[in-house]
Amino acid sequence: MANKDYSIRQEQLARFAKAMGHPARIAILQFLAKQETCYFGDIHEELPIAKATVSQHLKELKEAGLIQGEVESPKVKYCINRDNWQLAKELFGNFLDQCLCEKKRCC
Amino acid sequence: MANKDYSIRQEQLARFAKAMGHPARIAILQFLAKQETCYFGDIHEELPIAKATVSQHLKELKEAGLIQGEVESPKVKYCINRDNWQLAKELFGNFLDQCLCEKKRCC
DNA sequence: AATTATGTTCGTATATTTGCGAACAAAAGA
DNA sequence: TCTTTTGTTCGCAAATATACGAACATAATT
Repeated sequence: MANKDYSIRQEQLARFAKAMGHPARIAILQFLAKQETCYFGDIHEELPIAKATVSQHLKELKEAGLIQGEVESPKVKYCINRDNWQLAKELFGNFLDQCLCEKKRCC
Repeated sequence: MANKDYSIRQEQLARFAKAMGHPARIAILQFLAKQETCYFGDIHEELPIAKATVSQHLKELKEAGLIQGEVESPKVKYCINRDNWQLAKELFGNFLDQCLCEKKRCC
């Protein structure tokens, strides 16, 4: 009889995906990915939303492990979390590559 | 002065990511990805949730364009949407690869 | 014409997400 | 010490998401 629980990898992948599931957070990640300097203010400037909302999105990305923050008073410097970014690459890569739909037809 | 709106690609990536942002939907996609036969009942059997909930998750995946369904009365056959799966691969691939964090240090 | 098998939709309850302004916190500068 | 700069947190409102059982729909079977 099958174990119907979700696997750790499925949970982790879903957690990353969920964190990426909002255009503002995609934009933030994309901005951080190609910057070296990455202060809150710079991020806020790029986005069409209030600073309280930006802060909230950053918090979610941090909790998902995709970014990290560092206080450089009075500013706060954010950046990609390298280890977890790498993990996300592997999880998404494997996930998206495991589809047989290019080889065999289902529908 | 910068255009603060989200790009089409960012919106699309977020839409895919959001659809993948739940372990049940990851499990469904993973199951479909490696199957040729893919009836609703088979999917439901794999998951620890009620059929009404499974149906709802399938609807979301369909609306996101990641899967498609086909009635084969009295069953319903689901499968990966090949074109959009390919698009997702490209979008996630480019997105995850554009990070400089392996080359330069930010934090 | 009933019955069965297979899924979907409806109605509902609860929880989470998204967004904002206002208030707050902390450290630097006047 | 008062002020300024920079972000975070709080409190709230509105919208979405998650989950389920019950009711419904549809076509095949008896």
